[in-house]
Amino acid sequence: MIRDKIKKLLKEITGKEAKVEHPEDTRHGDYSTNIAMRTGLDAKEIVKKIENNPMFEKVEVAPPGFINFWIDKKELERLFLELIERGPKIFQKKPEKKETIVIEYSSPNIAKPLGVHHLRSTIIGQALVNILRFIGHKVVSLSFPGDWGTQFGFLIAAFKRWGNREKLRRNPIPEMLDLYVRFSQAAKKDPKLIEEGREEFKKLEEGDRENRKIWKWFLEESLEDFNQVYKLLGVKIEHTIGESFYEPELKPLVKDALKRDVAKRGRDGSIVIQIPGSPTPEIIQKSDGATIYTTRELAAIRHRLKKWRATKILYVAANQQTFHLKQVFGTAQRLGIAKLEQLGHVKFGMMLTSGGKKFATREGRLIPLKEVLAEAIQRAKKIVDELNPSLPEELKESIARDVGVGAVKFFDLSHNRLVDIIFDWDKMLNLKGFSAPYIQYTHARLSSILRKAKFRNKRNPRLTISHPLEKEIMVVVLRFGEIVRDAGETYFPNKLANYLYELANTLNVFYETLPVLKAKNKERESRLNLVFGAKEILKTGLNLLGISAPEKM
RNA sequence: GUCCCUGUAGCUCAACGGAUAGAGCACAGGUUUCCUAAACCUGAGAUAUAGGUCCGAUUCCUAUCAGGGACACCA
Repeated sequence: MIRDKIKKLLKEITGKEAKVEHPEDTRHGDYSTNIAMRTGLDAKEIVKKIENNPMFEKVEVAPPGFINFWIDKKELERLFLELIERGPKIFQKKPEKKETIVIEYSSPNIAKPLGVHHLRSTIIGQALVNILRFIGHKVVSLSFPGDWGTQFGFLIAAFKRWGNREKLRRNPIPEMLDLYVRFSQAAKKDPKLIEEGREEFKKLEEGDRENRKIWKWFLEESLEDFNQVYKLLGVKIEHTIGESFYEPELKPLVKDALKRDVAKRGRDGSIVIQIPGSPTPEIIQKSDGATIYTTRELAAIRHRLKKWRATKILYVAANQQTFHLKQVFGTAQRLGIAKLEQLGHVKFGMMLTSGGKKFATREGRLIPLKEVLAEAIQRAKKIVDELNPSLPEELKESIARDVGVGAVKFFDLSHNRLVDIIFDWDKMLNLKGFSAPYIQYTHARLSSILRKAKFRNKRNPRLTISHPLEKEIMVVVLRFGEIVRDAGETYFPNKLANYLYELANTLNVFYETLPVLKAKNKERESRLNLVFGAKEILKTGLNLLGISAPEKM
């Protein structure tokens, strides 16, 4: 795209890799570079070699040494026409190095509802899946639910003590959660319960029929519940492979590690691995002989790399997991399962309660995602009813779903993923300003204009710039490719979210200022084409974030 | 104690080592005989502190302070 062309040009002239950016202030051109200041080269000399290039309308040196580029109108028109004719796929350039990336995200725990604290991994993960695919990588989307481990012993013990089959059948998730919470609280007073729980897990691992049956039942109910939420969220996870899947591989894995002398048996019977560069060894088998989460993760890494011939595995997981994942990665390397550079942690900050506290199941401060989405949809519905009462009920409901769910997702995706975000109903369900509905609304307005014009994407579209705002839109729209690439390469979907807002904002000013349908001849045709191209980009961008773009709202 | 993330306007957040630090919400005011006012325009308002590196620091480094999190038989 344009930025790449400028980079290439500068490389030819200076022999150096240039940083080319789009300045916020339009007076500094469409693109600019600081290469002269960084390399100590003479900016004027560089400009001399570029200024006659037909790609630019103007190239100037600005103090303290920036080189600013104004793209030629003809060049913009040409590129924009290409977008109109061939669609957003013109931005899908082949990556320099094509990767096969397994992305693990969402990964909820069985027997608990999907809560708002799962939102981040699910939403960010899905957005990254979409974006990385768009920029040309092969992506395998995967969830690794917590369907195994001592917690299941606790749950089974609780079920055997207090469980009621009928109640659980009617209302599975809340009942399971209730059992879990009750058990944790009781165990605080009576530590013997912990022992009982461990015992039940041990039995489960050894294949006890009753425990297996209970486990399987809980598992199925949970997955069913997750799928409902995923469907509503528009999240498509190709593979759900839980921890339990790796159970048969664990003992051999441990045995092999011992045989190769990578792992050592401690005096208490636990089996540990020393990690180079880490003071903390990693346990891969507990002293009671039971396996542990880490072991299952190691088996999972091995399996994924082999099954999909993956070059990389990304974990979209909270910042809290940093230490743990670092340990797992180190262990995997030590065992020769994977290279360190193949394993990446895409970390994100926490979702905190309005009091700045952590969401935790045990204290019962958990807000089910279902409730959040239901509330969002309801709020959106109220607004559609007010603003567009004449639309058919079914359409209004569908708009409310797109807008409500979109708002929740955008709230998350518009944040730099590293910061902690405070859960706030009003902010999260914001339906105006810097939000999904604002962008969706812009898309709907553009759609409406095209509808009224009976616009059809013709074979030889024509386009002439006659107003600065038109040029601005073209420059912004044509930046789409580089933005998506940046967002994908750095794993920061908020870069795309910010961009879409900027584009929508520019478009709002455009159609407030310039008539489209009432414009004459060439101008009308140009503007319709402009609207069409911009609409395609808004839609594509929203979809990459996993947000729908309704035609009307 | 060690390690990870964060500290920007009243609130919630942007900013790729660059140019006059951008938005949204809230607040004050304005725009509708004109393609959807979920919009547009105007106004006021901010880089935790102290050093350092650099032509240039919100950004990098060091220290301090503040918030969140993690530190082997939970996941």
